[in-house]
Amino acid sequence: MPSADRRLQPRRKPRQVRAELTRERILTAAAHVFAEYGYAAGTTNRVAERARVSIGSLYQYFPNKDALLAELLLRHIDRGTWPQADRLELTPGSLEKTVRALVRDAVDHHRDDPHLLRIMIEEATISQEVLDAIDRHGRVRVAQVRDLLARHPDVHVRDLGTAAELIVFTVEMNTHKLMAAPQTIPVETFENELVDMVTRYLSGGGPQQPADPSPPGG
Amino acid sequence: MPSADRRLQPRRKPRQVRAELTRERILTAAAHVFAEYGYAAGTTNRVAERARVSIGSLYQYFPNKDALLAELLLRHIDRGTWPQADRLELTPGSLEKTVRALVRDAVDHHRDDPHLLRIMIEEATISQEVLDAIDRHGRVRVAQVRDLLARHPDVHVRDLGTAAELIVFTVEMNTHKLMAAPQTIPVETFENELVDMVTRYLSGGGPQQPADPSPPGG
DNA sequence: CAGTATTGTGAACAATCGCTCAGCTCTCTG
DNA sequence: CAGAGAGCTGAGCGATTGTTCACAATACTG
Repeated sequence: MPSADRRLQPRRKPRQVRAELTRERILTAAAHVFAEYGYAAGTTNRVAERARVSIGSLYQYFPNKDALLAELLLRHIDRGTWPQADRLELTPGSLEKTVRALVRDAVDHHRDDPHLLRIMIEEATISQEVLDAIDRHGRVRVAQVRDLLARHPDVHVRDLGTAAELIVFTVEMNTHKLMAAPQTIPVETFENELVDMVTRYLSGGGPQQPADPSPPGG
Repeated sequence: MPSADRRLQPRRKPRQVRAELTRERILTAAAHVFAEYGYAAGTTNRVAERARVSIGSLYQYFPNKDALLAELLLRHIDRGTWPQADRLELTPGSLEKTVRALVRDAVDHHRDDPHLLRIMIEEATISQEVLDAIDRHGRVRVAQVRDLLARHPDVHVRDLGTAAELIVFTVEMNTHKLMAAPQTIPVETFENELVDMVTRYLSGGGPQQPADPSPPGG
């Protein structure tokens, strides 16, 4: 990257441990405040107050409000990206286990930020730099899943790319719903059904129908 | 409901057609402004400006900003709820058509409000009255789909309730994504894949597996 | 057409926002 | 312990927000 956005650079870099600690406290507070109030109502004063730091200190390490959000999102993204992709078994009959691992991974990824990521993306004016990072992250994730599907013997779908995009989004959204609001239905039941849906979808095309009597186009 | 929220009642009711028209213009403008700017940045002045009405007029018919959002959401909800549920054919082999009708219905329901509903629910502080209506709407929709699945001969799932909740949410979210952002993948392709996933899920349990060698509970 | 109720106007207010800056406290160095 | 620089404070600035209110414009009534 040739040049980072100037408006995301801090006034001064921390040189003592004390400062580094303050910076971290501010960031943690921002995560909580944004998650609780949303971005617009999550004011910088509230963030400073929660961090038990004066508003001036906040603006020593973050040039503006958007910079707080930018760093939070970038951290969240960098932490993800599915490190255990290689350790999954890709033997016949293991598809359900593989899918379940995908779902569990999504759960882990969502646990620390109940609303954050989603709210922020919808609400705030995010710098192009961060938007690109998010987009890149999504693409990488879809590509990973696509490769996984391609290597798995039980997967039979028309188009791997579309299938990967569909299930990544579906798993992510359902997981988000699962984590955000306590449901009437038990979590395990819902997870089982989600796993079933994806598994049946991916393996369902196996014995291909020889002819389609009436194509759905209309 | 014994008593509506006082803070959602207008100052005065319109008695001339002129006033009714103004009220409608304000509401339409609010829908567009909120959808474009989000709730926080969609200021009342912007709404009044777009409606070609002074800010004072706005506050004659809506006691505050939240009342605008409340009425928009309630209208959106009352308009929905799937009127064509009875006209679907429930003969063997028609499951894909039924699912596709579900998806198409979701598309229609989302067409007029590109972001509105989703953004609003996440962002704003919504009165309990409106939250209840939204909740009620979701429950009705899930119940309708559950009944539909129950009556369809090709549907074989463990739990109809969970399945209905899962597919309603999944279809709704994927449709929203489909409408909101122009994809790299063609819309038809994505729709076909979504229909396939749900169809295979619902019919996949048909020839029940006699025994499950390793239950997934962990 | 005069009189009255209804509707529409927009400058201005109080509250709150993101953010600054002059000056304080703390830590490091010798 | 004294000087210097790094870290921290918080009252307050300008801008913007949701909202009000005194008044003008318009529509109904007799």
